[in-house]
Amino acid sequence: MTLQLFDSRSQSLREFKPLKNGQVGIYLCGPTVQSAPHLGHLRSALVYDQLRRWLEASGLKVSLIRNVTDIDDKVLENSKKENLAWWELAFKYEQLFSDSYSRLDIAAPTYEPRATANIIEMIELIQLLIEKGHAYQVEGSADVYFSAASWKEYGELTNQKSDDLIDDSEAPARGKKDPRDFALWKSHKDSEPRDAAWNSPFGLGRPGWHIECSAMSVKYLGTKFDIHGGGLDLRFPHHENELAQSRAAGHEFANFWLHNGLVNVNGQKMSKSLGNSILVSDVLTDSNALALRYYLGSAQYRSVLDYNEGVLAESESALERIRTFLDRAARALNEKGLLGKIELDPSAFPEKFTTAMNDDLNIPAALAVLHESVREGNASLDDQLPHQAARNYAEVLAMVDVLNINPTAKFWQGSGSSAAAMSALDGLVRSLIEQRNVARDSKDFKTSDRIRDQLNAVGVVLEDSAGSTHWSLGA
RNA sequence: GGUGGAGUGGCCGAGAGGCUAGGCAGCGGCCUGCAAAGCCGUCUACACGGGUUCGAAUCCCGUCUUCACCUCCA
Repeated sequence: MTLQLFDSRSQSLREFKPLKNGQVGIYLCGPTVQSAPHLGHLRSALVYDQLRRWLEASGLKVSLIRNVTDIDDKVLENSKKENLAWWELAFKYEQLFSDSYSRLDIAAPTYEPRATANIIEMIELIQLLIEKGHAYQVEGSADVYFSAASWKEYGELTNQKSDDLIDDSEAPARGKKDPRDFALWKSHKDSEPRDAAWNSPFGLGRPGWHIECSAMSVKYLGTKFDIHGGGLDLRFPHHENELAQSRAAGHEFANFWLHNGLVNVNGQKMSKSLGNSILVSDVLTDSNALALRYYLGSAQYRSVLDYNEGVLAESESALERIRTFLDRAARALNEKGLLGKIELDPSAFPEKFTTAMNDDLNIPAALAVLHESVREGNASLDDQLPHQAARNYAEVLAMVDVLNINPTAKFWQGSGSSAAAMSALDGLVRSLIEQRNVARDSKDFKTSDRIRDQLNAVGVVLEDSAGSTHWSLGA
Protein backbone atom coordinates (compact mmCIF):
# COMPACT_ATOMS: atom_id res chain seq x y z
CA MET A 1 0.00 0.00 0.00
CA THR A 2 1.23 3.44 -0.81
CA LEU A 3 0.98 6.58 1.21
CA GLN A 4 -2.46 8.16 1.42
CA LEU A 5 -2.70 11.74 2.59
CA PHE A 6 -5.74 13.81 3.38
CA ASP A 7 -5.78 16.70 0.97
CA SER A 8 -7.67 19.64 2.42
CA ARG A 9 -8.49 21.04 -0.97
CA SER A 10 -10.31 18.01 -2.28
CA GLN A 11 -11.27 17.05 1.27
CA SER A 12 -10.39 13.48 0.66
CA LEU A 13 -7.68 10.94 1.07
CA ARG A 14 -5.53 10.84 -2.03
CA GLU A 15 -2.70 8.60 -2.96
CA PHE A 16 0.51 10.53 -2.64
CA LYS A 17 2.77 10.36 -5.68
CA PRO A 18 5.73 12.71 -5.96
CA LEU A 19 5.57 15.00 -8.95
CA LYS A 20 9.23 14.35 -9.64
CA ASN A 21 10.46 10.83 -9.39
CA GLY A 22 12.07 10.16 -6.03
CA GLN A 23 11.79 13.74 -4.84
CA VAL A 24 9.31 15.59 -2.69
CA GLY A 25 8.97 19.31 -2.23
CA ILE A 26 7.19 20.51 0.89
CA TYR A 27 6.42 24.09 1.76
CA LEU A 28 5.47 24.66 5.35
CA CYS A 29 4.10 27.88 6.74
CA GLY A 30 6.45 28.69 9.56
CA PRO A 31 5.90 31.09 12.39
CA THR A 32 5.56 34.81 12.53
CA VAL A 33 8.40 35.53 14.88
CA GLN A 34 6.55 38.03 17.02
CA SER A 35 6.55 36.29 20.41
CA ALA A 36 7.70 33.15 22.17
CA PRO A 37 6.80 29.74 20.74
CA HIS A 38 4.03 27.70 22.33
CA LEU A 39 3.10 24.03 22.16
CA GLY A 40 1.02 24.56 19.04
CA HIS A 41 3.97 25.86 17.10
CA LEU A 42 5.99 22.85 18.16
CA ARG A 43 3.30 20.40 17.17
CA SER A 44 3.03 21.90 13.74
CA ALA A 45 6.75 21.68 13.11
CA LEU A 46 6.85 18.18 14.56
CA VAL A 47 4.05 16.84 12.39
CA TYR A 48 5.92 17.76 9.24
CA ASP A 49 9.13 16.41 10.71
CA GLN A 50 7.37 13.08 11.13
CA LEU A 51 6.05 13.24 7.60
CA ARG A 52 9.47 14.07 6.28
CA ARG A 53 11.13 11.21 8.13
CA TRP A 54 8.52 8.79 6.87
CA LEU A 55 8.94 9.96 3.29
CA GLU A 56 12.70 9.65 3.63
CA ALA A 57 12.34 6.19 5.12
CA SER A 58 10.31 5.35 2.03
CA GLY A 59 13.33 6.26 -0.05
CA LEU A 60 12.37 9.74 -1.15
CA LYS A 61 14.54 12.80 -1.10
CA VAL A 62 12.67 15.57 0.67
CA SER A 63 13.13 19.26 0.24
CA LEU A 64 11.40 21.01 3.10
CA ILE A 65 11.07 24.77 3.02
CA ARG A 66 9.78 26.45 6.14
CA ASN A 67 9.56 30.21 6.04
CA VAL A 68 10.06 32.76 8.76
CA THR A 69 7.68 35.71 8.69
CA ASP A 70 9.87 38.41 10.12
CA ILE A 71 7.89 41.46 9.08
CA ASP A 72 4.21 42.06 9.75
CA ASP A 73 1.84 44.15 11.85
CA LYS A 74 2.43 42.18 15.02
CA VAL A 75 6.18 42.27 14.71
CA LEU A 76 6.06 46.05 14.48
CA GLU A 77 3.55 46.32 17.27
CA ASN A 78 5.42 44.06 19.67
CA SER A 79 8.75 45.69 18.94
CA LYS A 80 7.33 48.91 20.29
CA LYS A 81 6.15 47.17 23.43
CA GLU A 82 9.48 45.49 23.98
CA ASN A 83 11.37 48.60 22.98
CA LEU A 84 13.42 46.78 20.39
CA ALA A 85 14.03 47.38 16.72
CA TRP A 86 11.53 45.28 14.78
CA TRP A 87 14.30 43.23 13.23
CA GLU A 88 15.88 42.75 16.64
CA LEU A 89 12.62 41.41 18.02
CA ALA A 90 12.07 39.16 15.03
CA PHE A 91 15.54 37.70 15.26
CA LYS A 92 15.25 37.18 19.00
CA TYR A 93 12.11 35.09 18.58
CA GLU A 94 13.39 33.35 15.50
CA GLN A 95 16.25 32.05 17.61
CA LEU A 96 13.86 30.95 20.32
CA PHE A 97 11.84 29.01 17.77
CA SER A 98 14.96 27.38 16.35
CA ASP A 99 16.10 26.45 19.80
CA SER A 100 12.75 24.86 20.64
CA TYR A 101 12.77 22.86 17.43
CA SER A 102 16.27 21.60 18.14
CA ARG A 103 15.37 20.57 21.65
CA LEU A 104 12.77 18.17 20.20
CA ASP A 105 15.24 17.12 17.52
CA ILE A 106 13.00 18.39 14.76
CA ALA A 107 15.32 18.32 11.80
CA ALA A 108 16.26 21.66 10.35
CA PRO A 109 14.44 22.42 7.11
CA THR A 110 16.31 22.21 3.85
CA TYR A 111 16.08 25.96 3.81
CA GLU A 112 14.43 28.56 5.97
CA PRO A 113 13.80 31.73 3.98
CA ARG A 114 12.93 34.97 5.72
CA ALA A 115 10.24 37.14 4.24
CA THR A 116 12.45 40.21 4.33
CA ALA A 117 15.06 38.48 2.19
CA ASN A 118 12.57 37.90 -0.61
CA ILE A 119 10.97 41.29 -1.14
CA ILE A 120 12.10 41.46 -4.75
CA GLU A 121 10.40 38.18 -5.60
CA MET A 122 7.23 39.41 -3.97
CA ILE A 123 7.28 42.68 -5.90
CA GLU A 124 7.74 40.76 -9.14
CA LEU A 125 4.82 38.53 -8.32
CA ILE A 126 2.61 41.52 -7.49
CA GLN A 127 3.57 43.16 -10.79
CA LEU A 128 2.65 39.99 -12.61
CA LEU A 129 -0.73 39.96 -10.90
CA ILE A 130 -1.37 43.58 -11.83
CA GLU A 131 -0.42 42.85 -15.45
CA LYS A 132 -2.80 39.94 -15.57
CA GLY A 133 -5.61 42.05 -14.17
CA HIS A 134 -5.84 40.22 -10.88
CA ALA A 135 -4.58 43.05 -8.71
CA TYR A 136 -5.00 46.79 -8.57
CA GLN A 137 -3.30 49.72 -6.93
CA VAL A 138 -5.42 52.16 -4.94
CA GLU A 139 -5.40 55.69 -6.36
CA GLY A 140 -3.05 58.00 -4.54
CA SER A 141 -1.63 55.23 -2.38
CA ALA A 142 0.98 52.50 -2.53
CA ASP A 143 -1.64 49.96 -1.44
CA VAL A 144 -2.10 47.08 -3.82
CA TYR A 145 -4.93 44.59 -3.45
CA PHE A 146 -5.66 41.25 -4.98
CA SER A 147 -8.97 41.31 -6.77
CA ALA A 148 -10.95 38.31 -5.60
CA ALA A 149 -13.68 38.96 -8.13
CA SER A 150 -11.16 38.60 -10.95
CA TRP A 151 -10.44 35.02 -9.95
CA LYS A 152 -13.55 32.99 -10.26
CA GLU A 153 -12.14 30.05 -8.36
CA TYR A 154 -11.62 32.19 -5.30
CA GLY A 155 -12.85 30.20 -2.29
CA GLU A 156 -12.04 26.79 -3.72
CA LEU A 157 -9.92 25.76 -0.78
CA THR A 158 -12.41 26.42 1.99
CA ASN A 159 -15.76 26.75 0.22
CA GLN A 160 -16.17 30.35 1.17
CA LYS A 161 -18.74 32.36 -0.71
CA SER A 162 -18.62 36.08 -0.92
CA ASP A 163 -22.02 36.57 0.69
CA ASP A 164 -21.12 34.37 3.62
CA LEU A 165 -18.20 36.36 4.84
CA ILE A 166 -18.73 38.63 7.77
CA ASP A 167 -18.76 42.18 6.51
CA ASP A 168 -15.58 44.09 6.76
CA SER A 169 -16.94 47.57 7.36
CA GLU A 170 -13.55 49.19 6.87
CA ALA A 171 -13.14 47.82 3.39
CA PRO A 172 -14.37 50.81 1.38
CA ALA A 173 -12.35 53.26 3.44
CA ARG A 174 -9.16 51.40 2.63
CA GLY A 175 -9.89 51.39 -1.05
CA LYS A 176 -10.89 47.77 -1.47
CA LYS A 177 -13.28 47.06 -4.31
CA ASP A 178 -14.56 43.87 -2.73
CA PRO A 179 -14.52 42.85 0.92
CA ARG A 180 -12.68 39.67 -0.04
CA ASP A 181 -9.80 41.59 -1.57
CA PHE A 182 -6.62 41.42 0.44
CA ALA A 183 -3.42 43.40 0.60
CA LEU A 184 -0.46 42.45 -1.55
CA TRP A 185 1.46 45.60 -0.74
CA LYS A 186 0.83 47.93 2.18
CA SER A 187 1.84 51.56 1.92
CA HIS A 188 4.27 52.87 4.47
CA LYS A 189 2.75 54.67 7.44
CA ASP A 190 4.56 57.52 9.13
CA SER A 191 4.02 55.81 12.47
CA GLU A 192 6.08 52.85 11.31
CA PRO A 193 9.87 52.70 11.20
CA ARG A 194 11.39 53.77 7.92
CA ASP A 195 13.53 50.63 7.81
CA ALA A 196 10.36 48.53 7.77
CA ALA A 197 9.55 49.82 4.30
CA TRP A 198 10.92 49.05 0.87
CA ASN A 199 10.84 50.93 -2.39
CA SER A 200 8.72 49.38 -5.06
CA PRO A 201 7.04 50.34 -8.33
CA PHE A 202 3.89 50.88 -6.25
CA GLY A 203 5.59 53.18 -3.80
CA LEU A 204 7.19 52.87 -0.41
CA GLY A 205 5.72 50.08 1.65
CA ARG A 206 5.92 46.50 2.81
CA PRO A 207 4.44 43.24 1.63
CA GLY A 208 1.11 41.86 2.73
CA TRP A 209 1.16 38.63 4.64
CA HIS A 210 0.01 36.12 2.04
CA ILE A 211 2.27 37.13 -0.81
CA GLU A 212 5.46 35.97 0.89
CA CYS A 213 4.50 32.32 0.86
CA SER A 214 3.44 32.44 -2.77
CA ALA A 215 6.74 34.04 -3.72
CA MET A 216 9.00 31.89 -1.61
CA SER A 217 7.42 28.53 -2.30
CA VAL A 218 7.77 29.10 -6.02
CA LYS A 219 11.28 30.43 -5.65
CA TYR A 220 12.53 27.41 -3.74
CA LEU A 221 10.28 24.63 -4.98
CA GLY A 222 9.08 25.73 -8.38
CA THR A 223 5.66 26.71 -9.69
CA LYS A 224 4.34 23.23 -9.03
CA PHE A 225 5.28 21.32 -5.92
CA ASP A 226 4.05 18.41 -3.87
CA ILE A 227 2.82 19.51 -0.48
CA HIS A 228 1.82 22.72 1.18
CA GLY A 229 1.36 22.44 4.93
CA GLY A 230 0.42 24.53 7.89
CA GLY A 231 -1.87 24.84 10.86
CA LEU A 232 -5.61 24.43 10.53
CA ASP A 233 -6.10 28.05 11.49
CA LEU A 234 -4.26 29.11 8.36
CA ARG A 235 -6.74 27.58 5.96
CA PHE A 236 -8.68 30.76 5.74
CA PRO A 237 -7.82 33.38 4.82
CA HIS A 238 -4.09 32.78 4.52
CA HIS A 239 -3.99 29.66 2.39
CA GLU A 240 -7.10 30.52 0.46
CA ASN A 241 -5.49 33.80 -0.54
CA GLU A 242 -2.16 32.22 -1.23
CA LEU A 243 -3.77 29.71 -3.52
CA ALA A 244 -5.82 32.33 -5.34
CA GLN A 245 -2.94 34.67 -6.03
CA SER A 246 -0.56 31.88 -7.03
CA ARG A 247 -3.03 30.33 -9.44
CA ALA A 248 -4.00 33.71 -10.77
CA ALA A 249 -0.31 34.30 -11.48
CA GLY A 250 -0.35 31.15 -13.57
CA HIS A 251 1.31 28.76 -11.14
CA GLU A 252 -0.08 25.30 -10.66
CA PHE A 253 1.06 25.46 -7.06
CA ALA A 254 0.68 22.77 -4.41
CA ASN A 255 -0.53 19.31 -5.33
CA PHE A 256 -1.57 18.51 -1.75
CA TRP A 257 -2.73 20.79 1.05
CA LEU A 258 -2.14 19.47 4.55
CA HIS A 259 -3.42 21.04 7.71
CA ASN A 260 -2.45 19.97 11.18
CA GLY A 261 -4.83 20.20 14.11
CA LEU A 262 -4.31 22.68 16.88
CA VAL A 263 -3.32 22.17 20.47
CA ASN A 264 -6.03 23.08 22.93
CA VAL A 265 -5.73 23.65 26.63
CA ASN A 266 -8.60 22.30 28.67
CA GLY A 267 -10.80 22.26 25.61
CA GLN A 268 -9.93 25.69 24.34
CA LYS A 269 -7.57 26.95 21.75
CA MET A 270 -4.55 28.74 23.09
CA SER A 271 -4.79 32.41 22.54
CA LYS A 272 -3.11 35.49 23.77
CA SER A 273 -6.38 37.16 24.70
CA LEU A 274 -7.37 34.24 26.92
CA GLY A 275 -3.90 34.09 28.36
CA ASN A 276 -3.91 30.31 28.26
CA SER A 277 -0.99 29.72 25.94
CA ILE A 278 1.36 27.02 27.10
CA LEU A 279 4.74 28.28 26.07
CA VAL A 280 7.49 25.86 25.26
CA SER A 281 9.45 27.43 28.08
CA ASP A 282 6.58 26.64 30.48
CA VAL A 283 6.86 22.90 30.05
CA LEU A 284 10.19 21.98 28.56
CA THR A 285 12.78 20.99 31.14
CA ASP A 286 16.26 19.57 30.87
CA SER A 287 14.97 16.04 30.93
CA ASN A 288 11.53 15.90 29.32
CA ALA A 289 12.16 16.87 25.71
CA LEU A 290 11.63 13.33 24.51
CA ALA A 291 8.41 12.99 26.47
CA LEU A 292 7.19 16.23 24.91
CA ARG A 293 8.07 15.00 21.45
CA TYR A 294 6.30 11.72 22.14
CA TYR A 295 3.24 13.44 23.49
CA LEU A 296 2.87 16.06 20.76
CA GLY A 297 3.45 13.44 18.10
CA SER A 298 1.26 10.72 19.54
CA ALA A 299 -2.10 11.92 18.22
CA GLN A 300 -3.11 11.76 14.57
CA TYR A 301 -1.90 15.02 13.08
CA ARG A 302 -5.33 16.29 12.02
CA SER A 303 -7.01 15.81 15.36
CA VAL A 304 -7.24 18.34 18.11
CA LEU A 305 -4.76 17.63 20.85
CA ASP A 306 -5.93 18.64 24.27
CA TYR A 307 -3.11 19.47 26.62
CA ASN A 308 -3.51 19.07 30.32
CA GLU A 309 -1.29 18.37 33.24
CA GLY A 310 -0.15 14.83 33.71
CA VAL A 311 -0.02 14.11 30.05
CA LEU A 312 3.76 14.35 29.92
CA ALA A 313 4.14 11.98 32.84
CA GLU A 314 2.09 9.43 30.92
CA SER A 315 4.33 9.82 27.92
CA GLU A 316 7.36 9.34 30.10
CA SER A 317 5.94 6.12 31.48
CA ALA A 318 5.27 4.81 28.00
CA LEU A 319 8.79 5.71 26.89
CA GLU A 320 10.25 4.14 30.00
CA ARG A 321 8.62 0.90 29.03
CA ILE A 322 10.26 1.06 25.63
CA ARG A 323 13.60 1.98 27.13
CA THR A 324 13.43 -0.86 29.63
CA PHE A 325 12.78 -3.33 26.88
CA LEU A 326 15.57 -2.06 24.65
CA ASP A 327 18.07 -2.15 27.53
CA ARG A 328 16.91 -5.50 28.73
CA ALA A 329 16.95 -7.03 25.27
CA ALA A 330 20.38 -5.62 24.50
CA ARG A 331 21.77 -7.10 27.70
CA ALA A 332 20.16 -10.48 27.21
CA LEU A 333 21.13 -10.72 23.55
CA ASN A 334 24.64 -9.60 24.33
CA GLU A 335 25.00 -12.41 26.87
CA LYS A 336 23.95 -14.88 24.22
CA GLY A 337 26.39 -13.38 21.76
CA LEU A 338 23.52 -12.47 19.48
CA LEU A 339 23.60 -8.70 19.71
CA GLY A 340 26.30 -8.21 17.11
CA LYS A 341 24.64 -10.64 14.75
CA ILE A 342 21.29 -8.94 14.55
CA GLU A 343 20.61 -7.40 11.22
CA LEU A 344 19.50 -3.89 12.00
CA ASP A 345 17.55 -2.94 8.95
CA PRO A 346 16.23 0.56 9.54
CA SER A 347 13.38 -0.04 7.13
CA ALA A 348 12.32 -3.42 8.50
CA PHE A 349 9.01 -2.28 9.90
CA PRO A 350 6.22 -4.67 10.79
CA GLU A 351 3.65 -4.59 8.03
CA LYS A 352 0.99 -3.16 10.29
CA PHE A 353 3.26 -0.30 11.20
CA THR A 354 3.82 0.57 7.57
CA THR A 355 0.12 0.32 6.88
CA ALA A 356 -0.67 2.66 9.74
CA MET A 357 1.94 5.20 8.70
CA ASN A 358 0.78 5.09 5.11
CA ASP A 359 -2.78 5.70 6.23
CA ASP A 360 -2.48 9.47 6.45
CA LEU A 361 0.27 9.13 9.03
CA ASN A 362 -1.78 7.29 11.61
CA ILE A 363 0.81 7.46 14.33
CA PRO A 364 -1.45 6.35 17.20
CA ALA A 365 -2.05 3.10 15.33
CA ALA A 366 1.67 2.87 14.53
CA LEU A 367 2.49 3.32 18.21
CA ALA A 368 0.09 0.50 19.02
CA VAL A 369 2.16 -1.76 16.76
CA LEU A 370 5.32 -0.55 18.46
CA HIS A 371 3.98 -1.37 21.90
CA GLU A 372 2.80 -4.74 20.69
CA SER A 373 6.33 -5.51 19.56
CA VAL A 374 7.66 -4.45 22.93
CA ARG A 375 5.21 -6.71 24.68
CA GLU A 376 6.04 -9.60 22.41
CA GLY A 377 9.75 -8.97 22.84
CA ASN A 378 9.46 -8.99 26.61
CA ALA A 379 7.46 -12.19 26.48
CA SER A 380 10.12 -13.76 24.26
CA LEU A 381 12.80 -12.82 26.75
CA ASP A 382 10.73 -14.26 29.58
CA ASP A 383 10.27 -17.46 27.60
CA GLN A 384 13.95 -17.72 26.72
CA LEU A 385 13.38 -17.32 23.01
CA PRO A 386 16.36 -15.17 22.08
CA HIS A 387 15.93 -15.38 18.34
CA GLN A 388 12.35 -14.20 18.52
CA ALA A 389 13.44 -11.49 20.96
CA ALA A 390 16.16 -10.41 18.55
CA ARG A 391 13.57 -9.95 15.82
CA ASN A 392 11.40 -7.84 18.11
CA TYR A 393 14.42 -5.86 19.19
CA ALA A 394 15.31 -5.00 15.60
CA GLU A 395 11.70 -4.10 14.80
CA VAL A 396 11.31 -1.87 17.80
CA LEU A 397 14.54 -0.08 16.98
CA ALA A 398 13.44 0.53 13.40
CA MET A 399 10.08 1.94 14.49
CA VAL A 400 11.41 4.04 17.29
CA ASP A 401 14.14 5.45 15.07
CA VAL A 402 11.91 6.49 12.20
CA LEU A 403 9.68 8.29 14.69
CA ASN A 404 12.79 9.64 16.38
CA ILE A 405 11.66 8.62 19.83
CA ASN A 406 14.38 6.10 20.61
CA PRO A 407 14.98 6.55 24.34
CA THR A 408 18.39 4.93 24.04
CA ALA A 409 19.52 7.19 21.23
CA LYS A 410 22.43 9.42 22.03
CA PHE A 411 20.48 12.60 21.38
CA TRP A 412 17.97 11.87 24.14
CA GLN A 413 20.52 10.87 26.74
CA GLY A 414 20.77 14.49 27.75
CA SER A 415 23.94 16.38 28.45
CA GLY A 416 24.69 13.34 30.57
CA SER A 417 27.85 12.42 32.27
CA SER A 418 31.23 11.64 30.86
CA ALA A 419 32.20 8.08 30.13
CA ALA A 420 34.86 8.29 32.79
CA ALA A 421 32.38 9.38 35.45
CA MET A 422 29.97 6.63 34.45
CA SER A 423 32.74 4.08 34.61
CA ALA A 424 33.72 5.22 38.09
CA LEU A 425 30.09 5.12 39.20
CA ASP A 426 29.72 1.68 37.73
CA GLY A 427 32.64 0.45 39.81
CA LEU A 428 31.20 1.88 43.00
CA VAL A 429 27.70 0.58 42.41
CA ARG A 430 29.00 -2.86 41.50
CA SER A 431 30.93 -3.17 44.71
CA LEU A 432 27.79 -2.25 46.65
CA ILE A 433 25.81 -4.78 44.66
CA GLU A 434 28.37 -7.41 45.63
CA GLN A 435 28.05 -6.49 49.30
CA ARG A 436 24.31 -6.68 48.96
CA ASN A 437 24.48 -10.07 47.32
CA VAL A 438 26.66 -11.38 50.13
CA ALA A 439 23.97 -10.21 52.55
CA ARG A 440 21.24 -11.74 50.43
CA ASP A 441 23.05 -15.07 50.29
CA SER A 442 23.14 -15.14 54.07
CA LYS A 443 19.49 -14.07 54.15
CA ASP A 444 20.40 -10.82 55.82
CA PHE A 445 17.63 -8.97 54.00
CA LYS A 446 17.75 -6.08 56.40
CA THR A 447 21.23 -5.21 55.18
CA SER A 448 20.48 -5.97 51.53
CA ASP A 449 17.38 -3.79 51.54
CA ARG A 450 19.25 -0.99 53.26
CA ILE A 451 21.88 -0.97 50.51
CA ARG A 452 19.18 -0.93 47.85
CA ASP A 453 17.29 1.87 49.59
CA GLN A 454 20.43 3.94 49.95
CA LEU A 455 21.22 3.59 46.28
CA ASN A 456 17.64 4.36 45.43
CA ALA A 457 17.82 7.54 47.47
CA VAL A 458 20.62 8.84 45.25
CA GLY A 459 18.86 7.81 42.05
CA VAL A 460 20.39 4.41 41.40
CA VAL A 461 17.76 1.76 40.76
CA LEU A 462 18.55 -1.92 41.25
CA GLU A 463 16.70 -4.70 39.52
CA ASP A 464 17.31 -8.35 40.31
CA SER A 465 16.88 -11.00 37.73
CA ALA A 466 17.81 -14.63 37.84
CA GLY A 467 21.44 -14.72 38.85
CA SER A 468 22.30 -11.09 38.29
CA THR A 469 21.50 -7.58 39.38
CA HIS A 470 21.22 -4.70 36.95
CA TRP A 471 21.55 -1.07 37.92
CA SER A 472 20.44 2.06 36.14
CA LEU A 473 19.95 5.71 36.82
CA GLY A 474 16.30 6.27 37.64
CA ALA A 475 14.29 9.32 36.80
C1' G B 1 -25.35 33.57 9.64
C1' G B 2 -21.58 30.69 6.41
C1' U B 3 -17.62 26.84 6.24
C1' G B 4 -15.12 22.61 8.31
C1' G B 5 -14.73 19.30 12.51
C1' A B 6 -15.65 16.62 17.22
C1' G B 7 -18.56 13.82 21.10
C1' U B 8 -15.30 6.37 22.57
C1' G B 9 -14.09 3.22 29.03
C1' G B 10 -10.86 6.74 35.29
C1' C B 11 -7.48 9.70 31.75
C1' C B 12 -5.09 10.10 26.83
C1' G B 13 -6.15 8.26 22.12
C1' A B 14 -7.09 4.85 17.40
C1' G B 15 -10.85 2.34 14.75
C1' A B 16 -15.26 2.81 11.42
C1' G B 17 -21.06 -2.65 9.74
C1' G B 18 -19.51 -8.85 12.75
C1' C B 19 -12.80 -9.99 14.00
C1' U B 20 -8.12 -7.74 21.24
C1' A B 21 -6.41 -1.01 19.13
C1' G B 22 -2.51 0.87 22.11
C1' G B 23 -0.64 3.75 26.27
C1' C B 24 -1.28 5.60 31.35
C1' A B 25 -3.85 4.45 35.86
C1' G B 26 -6.79 0.27 38.73
C1' C B 27 -7.67 -4.81 40.21
C1' G B 28 -6.31 -10.28 40.37
C1' G B 29 -2.51 -13.82 39.40
C1' C B 30 2.58 -15.68 37.99
C1' C B 31 7.76 -14.65 38.95
C1' U B 32 10.78 -12.58 43.30
C1' G B 33 13.37 -13.33 50.16
C1' C B 34 10.90 -8.58 49.36
C1' A B 35 10.94 -5.03 45.60
C1' A B 36 11.52 -3.37 40.61
C1' A B 37 10.92 -4.90 35.77
C1' G B 38 8.25 -8.33 32.94
C1' C B 39 4.28 -11.75 31.60
C1' C B 40 -0.93 -13.51 31.90
C1' G B 41 -5.89 -12.24 33.06
C1' U B 42 -9.47 -8.48 34.09
C1' C B 43 -13.20 -4.07 35.13
C1' U B 44 -15.44 0.86 33.82
C1' A B 45 -16.98 2.47 26.20
C1' C B 46 -18.71 4.16 21.99
C1' A B 47 -23.60 11.87 23.53
C1' C B 48 -29.14 10.98 23.09
C1' G B 49 -33.69 9.28 20.28
C1' G B 50 -35.41 6.78 16.14
C1' G B 51 -34.46 3.86 11.59
C1' U B 52 -31.83 0.31 7.98
C1' U B 53 -29.62 -4.67 8.81
C1' C B 54 -29.28 -11.43 10.61
C1' G B 55 -25.90 -7.93 13.12
C1' A B 56 -24.34 -0.66 14.27
C1' A B 57 -19.73 2.66 18.22
C1' U B 58 -19.33 2.24 12.77
C1' C B 59 -24.63 3.55 7.74
C1' C B 60 -29.32 6.93 7.53
C1' C B 61 -32.67 10.69 9.91
C1' G B 62 -33.41 13.86 13.97
C1' U B 63 -31.84 16.10 18.69
C1' C B 64 -28.32 17.93 22.13
C1' U B 65 -23.45 19.47 23.37
C1' U B 66 -18.91 21.24 21.78
C1' C B 67 -14.45 23.13 18.89
C1' A B 68 -12.10 25.79 14.93
C1' C B 69 -12.11 29.37 10.86
C1' C B 70 -14.80 33.65 8.69
C1' U B 71 -10.01 39.64 12.57
C1' C B 72 -3.55 38.38 13.84
C1' C B 73 -2.65 33.27 14.85
C1' A B 74 0.74 26.67 14.10
